[in-house]
Amino acid sequence: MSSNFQAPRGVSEYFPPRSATFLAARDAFAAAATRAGYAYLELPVFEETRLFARGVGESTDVVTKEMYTFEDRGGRSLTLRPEFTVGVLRSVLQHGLNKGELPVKVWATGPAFRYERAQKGRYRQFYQVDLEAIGSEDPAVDVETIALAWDFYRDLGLTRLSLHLNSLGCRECRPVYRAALQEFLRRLDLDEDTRKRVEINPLRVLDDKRPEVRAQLEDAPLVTDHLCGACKAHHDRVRELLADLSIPWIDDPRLVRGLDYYTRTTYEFDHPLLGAQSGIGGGGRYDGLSEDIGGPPLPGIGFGLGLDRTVLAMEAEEVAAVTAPTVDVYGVPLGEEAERKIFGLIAELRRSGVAADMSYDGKKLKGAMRGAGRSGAAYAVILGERDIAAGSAQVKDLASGDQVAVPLAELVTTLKERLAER
RNA sequence: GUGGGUGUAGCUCAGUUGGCAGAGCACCAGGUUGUGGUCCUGGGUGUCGGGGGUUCAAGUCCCCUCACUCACCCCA
Repeated sequence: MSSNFQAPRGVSEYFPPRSATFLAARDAFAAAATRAGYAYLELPVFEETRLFARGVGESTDVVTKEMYTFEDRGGRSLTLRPEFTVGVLRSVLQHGLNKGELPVKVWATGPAFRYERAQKGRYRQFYQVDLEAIGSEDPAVDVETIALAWDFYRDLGLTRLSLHLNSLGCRECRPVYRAALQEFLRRLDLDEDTRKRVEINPLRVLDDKRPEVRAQLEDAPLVTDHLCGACKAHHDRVRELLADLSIPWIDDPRLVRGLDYYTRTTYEFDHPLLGAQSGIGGGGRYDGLSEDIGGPPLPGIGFGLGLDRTVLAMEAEEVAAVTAPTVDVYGVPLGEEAERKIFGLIAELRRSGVAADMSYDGKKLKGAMRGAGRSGAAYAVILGERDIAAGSAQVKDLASGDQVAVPLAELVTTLKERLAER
């Protein structure tokens, strides 16, 4: 037992070698977003509690029982973000980014927090990348976001994803559907919690996984049969454009998402090897959200992708490139004077762009050489008293075992030349 | 919040009807006073999750507790 302290319950954390996979995924996303013209946003991890209550929706589980809410010393009620979209929109509105060219295209990343019981792929502190296009109603923008996520996953080597697609309608047609669905659901044999949900948020009942509930839902009315003309046209266009990009999808009229703000296009990426938490990422359109939080009418679409689940999927598909940091040159000093010289040499190599490391703590040659082998270096630079006296160092090719003496003054250039030739 | 499973070395895990805490990998040291990755030799690095109980004796049996984990719920 190294310490009596443990991480708080239910959090995910990454340390070597898995942390390399996490970083690779996040870096890949940054590149993909940047390539598509999305700018980076660094946001606070907490916001006013009311923002999430209004934005995410008072009736959602996220708001009613999963938020990390606390009071600061000034008596303000603050909440650790349970998701990104609402905070992104708040920031865009606050700083007037929507006053310029539309859509505003931004992305963000970091931890989010929900107080839930942890299980595979679900943690109290979890990590997302988030991307939003705010200020456009064009279905092409919907598809741009989907394609970006899809290509991101594919670039990581994931091949077993499925894309589920639905439309939840708009302010015009959703209430009509909602009423029809409610009427249907009220006639079913359901437990008390679910009956309550029928009244508060009937769409979510469609998502129930319990077989006894599922069986009763077979003849439930579907959103897609109740879309108004505009929503239907939008939805059809999204599907046409997806087909143009050769992105396969599954029409899933039962796909509803847990956050109240979604309108029209909603989608989810599922991975079959993740266990119960198979949703690896999801998003959709939120054309009324800006007004919900007191802003101007401003449509938007975006997604959040779970980095924890992305890492799990990469591991499950065995595409997690777990690479320990490796260097090109490793310094092996023998004695104090040599350590000082090698220390300077390694710093100089790094400054000139060569990845380099060295042995510390006065290790004996054998131990230091072991370090050289583990470091993955192509060359070891060995310096002892005899070498210092001769004004040179031993440069050993660790793959072939060949070793030559190189004058100290020529070390950096010689090493750079040799590395360039490889 | 509700169920099930599991807690023994850094990791993966053995440990019989209760009888001196183990293996593999990893790590460290030596074989080699200045040469790694192979090989040989040696080293256990431990609050058996914690507390209480039964017993001559508890990793093992009983009670409580904590943690982890999977699932429900919910979602990333």
